Amino acid sequence: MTTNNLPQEEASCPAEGILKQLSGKWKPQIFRLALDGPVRFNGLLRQLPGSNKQSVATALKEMEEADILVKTVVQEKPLHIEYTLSEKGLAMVSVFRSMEGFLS
Amino acid sequence: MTTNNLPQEEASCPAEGILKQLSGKWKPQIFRLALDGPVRFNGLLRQLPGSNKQSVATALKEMEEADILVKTVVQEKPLHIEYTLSEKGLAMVSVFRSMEGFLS
DNA sequence: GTTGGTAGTCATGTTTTTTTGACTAATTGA
DNA sequence: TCAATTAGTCAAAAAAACATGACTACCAAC
Repeated sequence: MTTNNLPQEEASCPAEGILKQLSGKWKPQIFRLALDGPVRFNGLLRQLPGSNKQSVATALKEMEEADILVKTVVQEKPLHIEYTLSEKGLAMVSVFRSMEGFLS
Repeated sequence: MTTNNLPQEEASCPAEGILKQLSGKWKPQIFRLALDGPVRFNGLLRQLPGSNKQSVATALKEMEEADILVKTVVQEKPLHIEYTLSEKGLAMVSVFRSMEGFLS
Protein backbone atom coordinates (compact mmCIF):
# COMPACT_ATOMS: atom_id res chain seq x y z
CA MET A 1 0.00 0.00 0.00
CA THR A 2 0.97 3.60 -0.32
CA THR A 3 2.22 5.08 2.88
CA ASN A 4 0.32 8.29 3.29
CA ASN A 5 -0.98 10.59 0.61
CA LEU A 6 -3.16 12.76 2.79
CA PRO A 7 -2.13 16.38 2.99
CA GLN A 8 0.46 16.13 5.72
CA GLU A 9 -1.46 18.59 7.87
CA GLU A 10 -4.47 16.39 8.43
CA ALA A 11 -2.31 13.37 8.95
CA SER A 12 -0.08 14.80 11.63
CA CYS A 13 -2.31 17.28 13.42
CA PRO A 14 -6.07 16.97 13.43
CA ALA A 15 -6.58 20.44 14.84
CA GLU A 16 -4.81 21.99 11.90
CA GLY A 17 -7.76 21.84 9.53
CA ILE A 18 -10.03 23.55 12.05
CA LEU A 19 -7.41 26.13 12.80
CA LYS A 20 -7.30 26.95 9.10
CA GLN A 21 -11.06 27.20 8.88
CA LEU A 22 -11.09 29.78 11.65
CA SER A 23 -8.03 31.83 10.93
CA GLY A 24 -7.54 34.71 8.58
CA LYS A 25 -7.91 38.41 9.02
CA TRP A 26 -11.72 38.57 9.15
CA LYS A 27 -13.11 35.14 9.94
CA PRO A 28 -12.91 35.33 13.71
CA GLN A 29 -14.71 38.66 13.75
CA ILE A 30 -17.35 37.45 11.31
CA PHE A 31 -17.85 34.41 13.49
CA ARG A 32 -18.29 36.60 16.50
CA LEU A 33 -20.82 38.86 14.82
CA ALA A 34 -22.72 35.83 13.60
CA LEU A 35 -23.14 34.78 17.22
CA ASP A 36 -25.46 37.74 17.69
CA GLY A 37 -27.68 36.70 14.81
CA PRO A 38 -27.67 36.43 11.02
CA VAL A 39 -25.11 38.58 9.26
CA ARG A 40 -25.22 40.14 5.81
CA PHE A 41 -22.62 41.08 3.26
CA ASN A 42 -23.07 44.83 3.32
CA GLY A 43 -23.69 44.81 7.04
CA LEU A 44 -20.34 43.15 7.63
CA LEU A 45 -18.62 45.69 5.42
CA ARG A 46 -20.01 48.38 7.68
CA GLN A 47 -19.34 46.58 10.92
CA LEU A 48 -15.77 45.65 10.06
CA PRO A 49 -13.81 48.86 9.64
CA GLY A 50 -10.91 48.38 7.27
CA SER A 51 -12.50 45.44 5.53
CA ASN A 52 -13.37 45.26 1.85
CA LYS A 53 -15.78 43.46 -0.45
CA GLN A 54 -13.29 40.98 -1.75
CA SER A 55 -12.00 39.85 1.62
CA VAL A 56 -15.44 39.62 3.19
CA ALA A 57 -16.78 37.73 0.18
CA THR A 58 -13.91 35.27 0.35
CA ALA A 59 -14.26 34.76 4.09
CA LEU A 60 -18.00 34.15 3.76
CA LYS A 61 -17.50 31.70 0.94
CA GLU A 62 -14.82 29.75 2.80
CA MET A 63 -16.81 29.67 6.01
CA GLU A 64 -19.80 28.43 4.06
CA GLU A 65 -17.69 25.74 2.39
CA ALA A 66 -16.37 24.74 5.79
CA ASP A 67 -19.98 24.40 6.93
CA ILE A 68 -19.58 27.04 9.58
CA LEU A 69 -22.08 29.42 8.03
CA VAL A 70 -25.27 28.69 6.13
CA LYS A 71 -26.26 31.01 3.30
CA THR A 72 -29.96 31.77 2.89
CA VAL A 73 -31.84 33.88 0.41
CA VAL A 74 -34.48 35.68 2.40
CA GLN A 75 -37.67 36.13 0.39
CA GLU A 76 -38.60 39.42 1.95
CA LYS A 77 -38.39 42.93 0.65
CA PRO A 78 -35.83 43.99 0.05
CA LEU A 79 -34.82 40.53 -1.08
CA HIS A 80 -31.50 39.77 0.57
CA ILE A 81 -29.05 37.15 1.73
CA GLU A 82 -28.32 36.05 5.26
CA TYR A 83 -25.47 34.04 6.71
CA THR A 84 -26.28 32.11 9.85
CA LEU A 85 -24.11 29.89 12.03
CA SER A 86 -24.65 26.25 11.17
CA GLU A 87 -24.90 23.60 13.86
CA LYS A 88 -21.22 22.95 13.43
CA GLY A 89 -20.56 26.66 13.66
CA LEU A 90 -22.60 26.92 16.79
CA ALA A 91 -20.75 23.99 18.30
CA MET A 92 -17.49 25.75 17.54
CA VAL A 93 -18.28 28.32 20.17
CA SER A 94 -16.63 25.93 22.57
CA VAL A 95 -13.39 26.29 20.64
CA PHE A 96 -13.50 30.05 20.97
CA ARG A 97 -14.39 29.83 24.60
CA SER A 98 -11.46 27.52 25.27
CA MET A 99 -9.22 30.23 23.87
CA GLU A 100 -10.56 33.00 26.03
CA GLY A 101 -8.68 31.74 29.05
CA PHE A 102 -5.42 32.92 27.50
CA LEU A 103 -5.75 36.65 27.29
CA SER A 104 -2.20 37.78 27.78
CA MET B 1 -10.32 60.31 26.17
CA THR B 2 -9.42 58.59 22.96
CA THR B 3 -11.94 56.07 21.79
CA ASN B 4 -9.99 52.93 21.09
CA ASN B 5 -6.43 52.66 19.95
CA LEU B 6 -5.98 48.96 20.59
CA PRO B 7 -5.33 46.87 17.53
CA GLN B 8 -8.89 46.25 16.42
CA GLU B 9 -8.38 42.51 16.62
CA GLU B 10 -7.94 42.35 20.34
CA ALA B 11 -10.72 44.78 20.92
CA SER B 12 -13.34 42.96 18.94
CA CYS B 13 -12.44 39.33 19.31
CA PRO B 14 -10.45 38.05 22.27
CA ALA B 15 -9.77 34.70 20.65
CA GLU B 16 -8.01 36.32 17.77
CA GLY B 17 -4.69 36.82 19.52
CA ILE B 18 -4.52 33.17 20.57
CA LEU B 19 -5.53 32.06 17.11
CA LYS B 20 -2.59 34.00 15.75
CA GLN B 21 -0.22 32.47 18.27
CA LEU B 22 -1.21 29.01 17.13
CA SER B 23 -1.60 29.40 13.42
CA GLY B 24 0.95 29.31 10.70
CA LYS B 25 2.23 26.51 8.60
CA TRP B 26 4.32 24.74 11.22
CA LYS B 27 3.25 25.84 14.68
CA PRO B 28 0.44 23.35 15.19
CA GLN B 29 2.69 20.45 14.27
CA ILE B 30 5.49 21.73 16.46
CA PHE B 31 3.02 22.06 19.30
CA ARG B 32 1.88 18.52 18.78
CA LEU B 33 5.40 17.13 18.73
CA ALA B 34 6.22 19.08 21.87
CA LEU B 35 3.39 17.24 23.61
CA ASP B 36 5.47 14.08 23.41
CA GLY B 37 8.45 15.69 25.10
CA PRO B 38 11.12 18.32 24.48
CA VAL B 39 11.79 19.13 20.86
CA ARG B 40 14.98 20.33 19.20
CA PHE B 41 15.73 22.44 16.18
CA ASN B 42 17.38 19.81 14.03
CA GLY B 43 14.97 17.17 15.24
CA LEU B 44 12.02 19.22 14.05
CA LEU B 45 13.64 19.71 10.66
CA ARG B 46 13.80 15.95 10.36
CA GLN B 47 10.33 15.29 11.74
CA LEU B 48 8.61 17.91 9.60
CA PRO B 49 9.06 16.93 5.98
CA GLY B 50 8.96 19.96 3.73
CA SER B 51 10.00 22.33 6.47
CA ASN B 52 13.11 24.47 6.45
CA LYS B 53 15.50 26.10 8.89
CA GLN B 54 14.12 29.58 8.52
CA SER B 55 10.49 28.64 9.05
CA VAL B 56 11.20 26.37 11.97
CA ALA B 57 13.44 28.97 13.58
CA THR B 58 10.75 31.63 13.19
CA ALA B 59 8.03 29.39 14.55
CA LEU B 60 10.14 28.45 17.56
CA LYS B 61 10.99 32.08 18.27
CA GLU B 62 7.39 33.21 18.02
CA MET B 63 6.12 30.37 20.16
CA GLU B 64 8.76 31.20 22.72
CA GLU B 65 7.77 34.87 22.67
CA ALA B 66 4.13 33.86 23.07
CA ASP B 67 5.21 31.87 26.13
CA ILE B 68 4.05 28.61 24.63
CA LEU B 69 7.50 27.06 24.52
CA VAL B 70 10.41 27.45 26.90
CA LYS B 71 13.93 27.39 25.49
CA THR B 72 16.57 25.64 27.56
CA VAL B 73 20.27 25.09 27.02
CA VAL B 74 20.97 21.57 28.12
CA GLN B 75 24.40 21.25 29.71
CA GLU B 76 25.05 17.75 28.48
CA LYS B 77 27.23 16.52 25.74
CA PRO B 78 26.62 17.23 23.05
CA LEU B 79 25.55 20.57 24.44
CA HIS B 80 22.19 21.35 22.88
CA ILE B 81 18.97 23.31 23.10
CA GLU B 82 15.55 22.02 24.02
CA TYR B 83 12.14 23.53 23.60
CA THR B 84 9.55 22.42 26.11
CA LEU B 85 5.88 23.33 26.48
CA SER B 86 5.44 26.01 29.12
CA GLU B 87 2.60 25.89 31.62
CA LYS B 88 0.59 28.08 29.32
CA GLY B 89 1.46 25.81 26.41
CA LEU B 90 0.41 22.79 28.37
CA ALA B 91 -2.85 24.46 29.30
CA MET B 92 -3.46 25.12 25.63
CA VAL B 93 -3.90 21.43 25.06
CA SER B 94 -7.52 22.06 25.93
CA VAL B 95 -7.81 24.38 22.95
CA PHE B 96 -6.51 21.70 20.63
CA ARG B 97 -8.72 19.11 22.18
CA SER B 98 -11.76 21.30 21.69
CA MET B 99 -10.95 21.37 18.00
CA GLU B 100 -10.62 17.64 17.61
CA GLY B 101 -14.37 17.19 17.71
CA PHE B 102 -14.66 18.72 14.26
CA LEU B 103 -12.81 16.34 12.00
CA SER B 104 -14.73 16.66 8.77
C1' DG C 1 -34.81 56.72 -16.55
C1' DT C 2 -31.91 57.75 -12.79
C1' DT C 3 -30.62 57.05 -8.12
C1' DG C 4 -29.77 53.94 -4.39
C1' DG C 5 -29.67 49.67 -2.09
C1' DT C 6 -29.07 44.58 -2.45
C1' DA C 7 -24.71 41.22 -3.31
C1' DG C 8 -21.37 40.34 -5.36
C1' DT C 9 -17.02 39.47 -9.48
C1' DC C 10 -12.74 40.57 -11.79
C1' DA C 11 -8.08 42.20 -12.69
C1' DT C 12 -4.52 44.24 -10.61
C1' DG C 13 -1.38 45.68 -7.00
C1' DT C 14 0.51 45.53 -2.38
C1' DT C 15 1.80 43.20 1.75
C1' DT C 16 2.75 39.17 4.46
C1' DT C 17 4.25 34.56 4.84
C1' DT C 18 7.02 30.92 3.47
C1' DT C 19 10.94 28.89 1.02
C1' DT C 20 15.71 28.63 -0.83
C1' DG C 21 20.49 28.56 -0.53
C1' DA C 22 24.57 30.47 1.28
C1' DC C 23 26.80 31.45 5.26
C1' DT C 24 28.32 31.64 10.57
C1' DA C 25 29.97 29.78 14.85
C1' DA C 26 30.62 26.73 18.70
C1' DT C 27 31.38 21.87 20.11
C1' DT C 28 32.79 17.09 19.52
C1' DG C 29 35.12 12.93 17.82
C1' DA C 30 38.50 10.85 15.02
C1' DT D 1 43.39 19.26 12.15
C1' DC D 2 39.48 17.74 9.71
C1' DA D 3 34.76 16.49 9.47
C1' DA D 4 30.30 16.27 11.52
C1' DT D 5 26.75 17.83 14.52
C1' DT D 6 24.83 21.41 17.19
C1' DA D 7 21.74 25.76 16.20
C1' DG D 8 21.07 29.01 13.98
C1' DT D 9 21.28 34.02 10.57
C1' DC D 10 20.85 36.59 6.27
C1' DA D 11 19.34 38.16 1.69
C1' DA D 12 16.59 37.11 -1.83
C1' DA D 13 12.89 34.82 -4.33
C1' DA D 14 8.45 32.62 -4.55
C1' DA D 15 3.89 31.95 -2.94
C1' DA D 16 -0.14 33.13 -0.43
C1' DA D 17 -3.13 36.46 1.62
C1' DC D 18 -5.20 40.81 1.50
C1' DA D 19 -6.66 45.36 -0.55
C1' DT D 20 -8.20 48.58 -4.37
C1' DG D 21 -11.05 50.23 -7.81
C1' DA D 22 -13.89 49.26 -11.61
C1' DC D 23 -17.53 46.81 -13.06
C1' DT D 24 -22.04 43.70 -13.13
C1' DA D 25 -26.80 42.61 -12.18
C1' DC D 26 -31.14 42.74 -9.83
C1' DC D 27 -34.84 45.29 -7.51
C1' DA D 28 -37.45 49.36 -5.77
C1' DA D 29 -38.44 54.19 -5.31
C1' DC D 30 -38.76 58.69 -7.29
